[in-house]
Amino acid sequence: MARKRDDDSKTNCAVEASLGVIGGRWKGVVLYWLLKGTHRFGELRKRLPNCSQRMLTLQLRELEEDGLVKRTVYAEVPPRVEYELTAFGRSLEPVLMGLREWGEKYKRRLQRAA
Amino acid sequence: MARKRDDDSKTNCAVEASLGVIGGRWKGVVLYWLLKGTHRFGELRKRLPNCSQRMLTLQLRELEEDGLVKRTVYAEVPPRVEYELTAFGRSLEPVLMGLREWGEKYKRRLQRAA
DNA sequence: CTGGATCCTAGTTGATACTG
DNA sequence: CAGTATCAACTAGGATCCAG
Repeated sequence: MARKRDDDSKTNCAVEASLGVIGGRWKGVVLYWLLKGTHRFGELRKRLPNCSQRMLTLQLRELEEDGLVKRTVYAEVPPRVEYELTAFGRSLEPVLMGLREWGEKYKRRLQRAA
Repeated sequence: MARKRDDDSKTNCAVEASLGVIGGRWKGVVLYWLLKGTHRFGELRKRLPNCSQRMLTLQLRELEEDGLVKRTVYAEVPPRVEYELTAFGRSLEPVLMGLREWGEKYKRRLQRAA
């Protein structure tokens, strides 16, 4: 989804604001894994095999901008970069869990239909 | 956001599945209003002034396909079409409320930052 | 009134190659 | 390892016109 902050900020529906933040193609999953603990960039790549490196970088940068994720660069060789949730990011936990539960329901429904 | 059902169904993360369904640019808001009751097409248009007629139609069709929304056409002149949530659609209520609450928090945060 | 069909553009994404 | 740069391709979305 495109980020259209102007539109989002103009709207009076907070649901839209939330989806603007976590609605990106891969953000939900990234947040979901980070909820389980700190991850290095390469670890996240393994978690999201269908997400290109470029996209993962972009999505992480946006999450960082929104204050949900903290990025820590270690001055080592080879380089190491770790991502973790901020306190604000962790405040999304109940929402993400709700999404996950409903997603399970949805998937079960799809199976019955098939 | 683009709909990539194949990817979504392949993933084992249910969060992604949920966002695939409600993550569309306008779906969250549409669902939010339908939660408050049945709406005619024109009423929804007024609720979403920034959403073009075409987009609203497309998003409603997808929600209908996903079994969240029921579309009722009345054989009248002028035509009348009403949209309402299905039982399955209403099962999203707690999730949407969670999104709304978090969105409020996020917006307050933005204000403090500014 | 509620859309469907078509055309068109801007923005998004993937593939690939390169770098500190 | 963890990115950035660049280019090509795709697609979402707007505008407009038509129809039951």
